[in-house]
Amino acid sequence: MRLGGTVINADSMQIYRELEVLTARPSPSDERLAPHLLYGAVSAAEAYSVGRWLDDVAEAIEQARIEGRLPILVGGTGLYFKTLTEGLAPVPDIPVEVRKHWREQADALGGAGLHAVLAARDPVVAAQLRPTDPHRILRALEVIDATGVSLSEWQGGNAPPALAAGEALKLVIAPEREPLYAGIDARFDLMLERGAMEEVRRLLDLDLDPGLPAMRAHGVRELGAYLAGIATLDEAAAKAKTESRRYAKRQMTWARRYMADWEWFPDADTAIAAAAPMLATR
RNA sequence: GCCCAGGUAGCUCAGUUGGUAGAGCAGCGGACUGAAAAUCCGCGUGUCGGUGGUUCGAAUCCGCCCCUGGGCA
Repeated sequence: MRLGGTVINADSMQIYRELEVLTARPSPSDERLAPHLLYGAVSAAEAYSVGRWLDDVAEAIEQARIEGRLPILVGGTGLYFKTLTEGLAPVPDIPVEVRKHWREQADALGGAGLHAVLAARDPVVAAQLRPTDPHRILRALEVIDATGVSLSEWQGGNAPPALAAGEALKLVIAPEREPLYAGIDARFDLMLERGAMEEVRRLLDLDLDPGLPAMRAHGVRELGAYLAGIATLDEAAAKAKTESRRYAKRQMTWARRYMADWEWFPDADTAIAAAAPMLATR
């Protein structure tokens, strides 16, 4: 490849081995053009996380450098990029039993009930969270429970970042809304042609916990509904496309907020064309 | 051609005895620190098919016309 780079994944879903078509992961032919790291590297049975990615990505960047290749981080997960240059709160790993316990409590108590429990254990964080936000309430609960320290204290100071912000050339690819959505729709149809349905069938056959992150990938639930006979293919495809569009919209909101000082481009080609000379001078 | 039923937001529909209209979904904006393709918050975007009429006032009542379903021919 022209830049002599190693492509490193910064996408929370392309990490899962079982999700190739549905996450539009780089194809084997893409991978022949340049080394790719952290794609399909983890089983869908695992709950991957920002924290694990930060460890993995530091190693991947190091590996690329040792080989004299330019690390090129590509992905759609804004939080990953943010923690890469800003660091992450040094919360220790939470034992799986603790996480499991609170997830079961969530099912038993409901959002409001869970929030009440948090209010008793960690009033500071509880006051910052809505009872309707189970995801964050769960995190706060498992942290206070496992570490005895409030999440708000942990988040008061980050571990040093893996990458200094000024060290990287930062590019955002942000197409106009209309072509972006049209592209998402067309891409999903292509995924179906390329075996997305079979991929979902194989994933579901693994009989994994539906709460696992890989099971939340766009299209899994929707195509699963078709396979279960409770939705037509048209309905399933329309719903999956909608989910992707809504996600793309949230990515845009994230980028406006956290990537305002990055260089923005309407498409990948323009971004690469602009990046090449800038990299040559480094 | 006749008889029904409908035409209200981008879509599906609600709209009480007439007081210029509201839900869900979509869409738009925002938040975001270990499941982030997650999770959460906010916002109604409208010649109420058209046109006459009744009325202080019509999405609501009446006439005619147009369109869409269904039925009878």
